Amino acid sequence: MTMTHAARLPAKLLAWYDRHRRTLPWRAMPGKRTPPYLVWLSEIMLQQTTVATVGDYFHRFVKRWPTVEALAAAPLDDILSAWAGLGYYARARNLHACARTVIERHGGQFPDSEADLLALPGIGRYTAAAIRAIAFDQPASAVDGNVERVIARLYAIETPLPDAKAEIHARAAELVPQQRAGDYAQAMMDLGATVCTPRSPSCVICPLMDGCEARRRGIAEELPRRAPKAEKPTRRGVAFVLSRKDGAVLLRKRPPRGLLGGMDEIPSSDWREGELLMAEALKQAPVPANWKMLDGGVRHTFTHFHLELAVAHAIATTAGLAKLAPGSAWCTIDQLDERALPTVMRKVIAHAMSR
DNA sequence: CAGTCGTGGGC
DNA sequence: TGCCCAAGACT
Repeated sequence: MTMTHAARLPAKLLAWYDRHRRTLPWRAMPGKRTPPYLVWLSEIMLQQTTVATVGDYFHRFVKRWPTVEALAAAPLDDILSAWAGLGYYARARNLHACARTVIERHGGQFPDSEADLLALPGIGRYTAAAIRAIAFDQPASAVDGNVERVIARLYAIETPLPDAKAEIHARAAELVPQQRAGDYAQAMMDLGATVCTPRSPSCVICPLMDGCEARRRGIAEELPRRAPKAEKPTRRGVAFVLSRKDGAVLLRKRPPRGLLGGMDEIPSSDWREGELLMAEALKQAPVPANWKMLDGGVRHTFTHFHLELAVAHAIATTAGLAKLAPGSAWCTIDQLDERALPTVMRKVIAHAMSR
């Protein structure tokens, strides 16, 4: 790409944005800024998550917790249950911790410096830059997956990710304009989300087509290249659905960190690679009962492994009731919606209910 | 620093 | 159907 194109690129992109700007729940009217609290909340939710998925969660959170003060005052359990289904639950834990830190350390006002933002839990390089640009209109370079793709194509960077990150970030930073930095950041992401898409990019309608080296070479759709990913192993286990006569099921709380940390779950055996050893798994039932295996099972894929859960079911007896472990509790059917149940556990419950 | 950490939609 | 990947952060 020539210097001439690079110099004109921000103006072209902003002109395109003014014509094609999308209305999003967290996006202010043209010329207005979204309050830092809403920028932060939306950016945390949008980490590795699509706009369509985030929408309803964002509305529910803002309605229930309109300010960072309100969010900071909420119990973590309430935030986890409201986050249930959105995934990456460390985000919800960090959201809670960050809100409390903003109250305690910054008097309830979000900081606008890179160092102060990076010191907050859940805010990394991208999110700090996005908050500075969108909430404070500072010329910070916010590079997410969309922007990586746009830049890799503009400059035809053929080095596979993640090795190309340094070069991409350097190129991206050079382009950030001093004026309308917030609009520019959102325009770059919008362009990546709607025009410069991973597959079948719409180069013919792209406002940056004249300056795009990948398009000139005919390799836009091949970029960015990525290093091959490791194969996902499969883990297997048995989930134990214990029902009471009124239909309530037994739930327990997972450990506070790690996979599905702090969330509720249907008790289960260990999830181990290799064949399911049924005799071993059944020893890990939460209570002694007349466990019966249900037909079929539940399959679920996490970021780095597949999970296959067989499902055992039993009706609780008075004897069993006396032996509940601490951290376990009954949950009636109508209360399930309010619990911090991750999707995989909702699948298990649905499977048991359908049998 | 490579591994960990969810889920849903698109193709 | 299985694989891709999405407005990444943390350890």
